[in-house]
Amino acid sequence: MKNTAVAKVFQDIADLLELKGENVFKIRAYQRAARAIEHLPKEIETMLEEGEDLKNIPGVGEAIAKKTTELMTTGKLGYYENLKAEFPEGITSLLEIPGIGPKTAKRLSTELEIKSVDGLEQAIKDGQVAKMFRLGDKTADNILHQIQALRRKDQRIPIGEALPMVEEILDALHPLPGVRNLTAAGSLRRFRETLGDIDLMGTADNPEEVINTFVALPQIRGVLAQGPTKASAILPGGLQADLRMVEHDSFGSLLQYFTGSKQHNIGLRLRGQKQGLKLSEYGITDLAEDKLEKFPVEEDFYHRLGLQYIPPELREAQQEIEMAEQGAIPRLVELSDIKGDLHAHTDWSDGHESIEAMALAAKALGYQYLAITDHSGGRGIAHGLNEERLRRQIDEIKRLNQQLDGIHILCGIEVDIRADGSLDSPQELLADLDIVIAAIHSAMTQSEEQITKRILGAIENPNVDVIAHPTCRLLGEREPVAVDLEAVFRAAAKYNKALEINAMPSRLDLKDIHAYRAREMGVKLILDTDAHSSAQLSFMRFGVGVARRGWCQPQHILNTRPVEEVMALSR
DNA sequence: GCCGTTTTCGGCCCGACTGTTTTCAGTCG
Repeated sequence: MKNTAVAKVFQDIADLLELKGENVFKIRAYQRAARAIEHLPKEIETMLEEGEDLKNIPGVGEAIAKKTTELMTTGKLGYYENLKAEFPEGITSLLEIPGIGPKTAKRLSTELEIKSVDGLEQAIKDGQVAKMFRLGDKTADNILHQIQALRRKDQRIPIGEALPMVEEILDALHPLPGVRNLTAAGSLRRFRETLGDIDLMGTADNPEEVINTFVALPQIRGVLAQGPTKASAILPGGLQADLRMVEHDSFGSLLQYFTGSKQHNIGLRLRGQKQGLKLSEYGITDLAEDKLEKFPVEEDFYHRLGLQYIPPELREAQQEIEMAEQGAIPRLVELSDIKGDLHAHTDWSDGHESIEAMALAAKALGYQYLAITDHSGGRGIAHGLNEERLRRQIDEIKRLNQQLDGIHILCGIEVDIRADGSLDSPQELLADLDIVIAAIHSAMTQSEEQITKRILGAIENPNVDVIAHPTCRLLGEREPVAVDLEAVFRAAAKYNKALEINAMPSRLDLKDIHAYRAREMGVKLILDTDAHSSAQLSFMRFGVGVARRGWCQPQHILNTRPVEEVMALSR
């Protein structure tokens, strides 16, 4: 059983305990454990195999460790099954409606025998809900609106779609006179791969003017609420964006608060308590003196707590506070560290531009090198290069390298790992290239055993340097293939092969927790865009975001090194 | 149920809003 499934069980337990009216701290303990397990870089399966104590997971103690073990070994959890049996089926679905918490859900279920969202909708329309004690017309109406909004609402939006929209907005507001700070907060600032909504924050001499300009921007599809310092609007795609203009002298603590994550902030506040400090979005209160200290700058907020500054990407309650306490937050990789892109396509296969155009674009980004890695000849991939065409491409690249200054083009290929595990280009040909990237593009429904075997075979092949997009997922479109990543990481470390963090925003593959685990296991990583046009070379920043969330430093990323070192290491 | 610079018991983040009722419970971020 995978971590995501285990986390789901504990989250369900927390929901059911809420309905039951259990001790809130017990509920919180299950929620915390569920979150910790969901974001764990290492599979629990692996931990158990290695004899590691599950109690090492923060938030997991004696009882939850025991339950996890039962779940892993038997595939079932008696405690969970019993709990589920106590409630009518479907009652937890009511909790997904904003505005309905456990108390209301339980009352709806017992007093009106409502078992589903549809049932609730009917009950509201029949006027039954408004008649309940402590509820009323307004509450019933609100719930109905929330149900309808829930049905309309798209799923979480990939960061690749949201970030450009947000940047357009910020670019439009920045030039306004008197704007002093303006930035995204929330999960966008933490660089999560998908976003539920957008939080923007700023300070200005005339906040109302900024708000007015914001809601009047052409990309705003609708305005939900607007006041002198705050507005909520709808962006294309249904994404909600909140802009909050705040007092300048509290900007640091407010930005910190609204950046989250929630768990990170809870961790900080717990720590503050022990120091006799009360933390809130308005600043830090020394309880002994009952005096509020404000923070215009976020860094100072962390320093006041005796902590190193923690970059937003690390604020996910993954031991970052403990590390900051010890001054052990590493210098994370930055976009400016990247010296080249090692995965790009041209019009020789399914890309849209010439080798030269791509090379010049890479040079304009300040890169020293660009690897051209068009698809191999195999079936199913548009215009893959057979041996003869690849030889001609190599000649073309040699010619361009003589002609072009300031950018070195590497000859490469993205070779397909066929369903039977063989590579679809001859070995002698691969041996002549500067870089060989291998990837799966077909037979993605094979068993975990088969897929893993295919990838391990490629890793063991002496001509292969990199495995591209190892899980083949497409965000919101295609689930990752079934693959034993732990085995892949082990093999990559053993054979000194690199794994790709594919920066294309629809892929982000490896993802953050995979990058974390791979790095931990000593695997070399590469940040690649898989660009099919020169504009897509700028996707690199999404890969940098993933790498930072995986606590990667420059030395963990192969393409932060100059071309000579890349060539040496890839052999 | 978890956890420990207030350590094996007794705590557990903080503030705001809404709708209801008339002082606050429930919910959210």
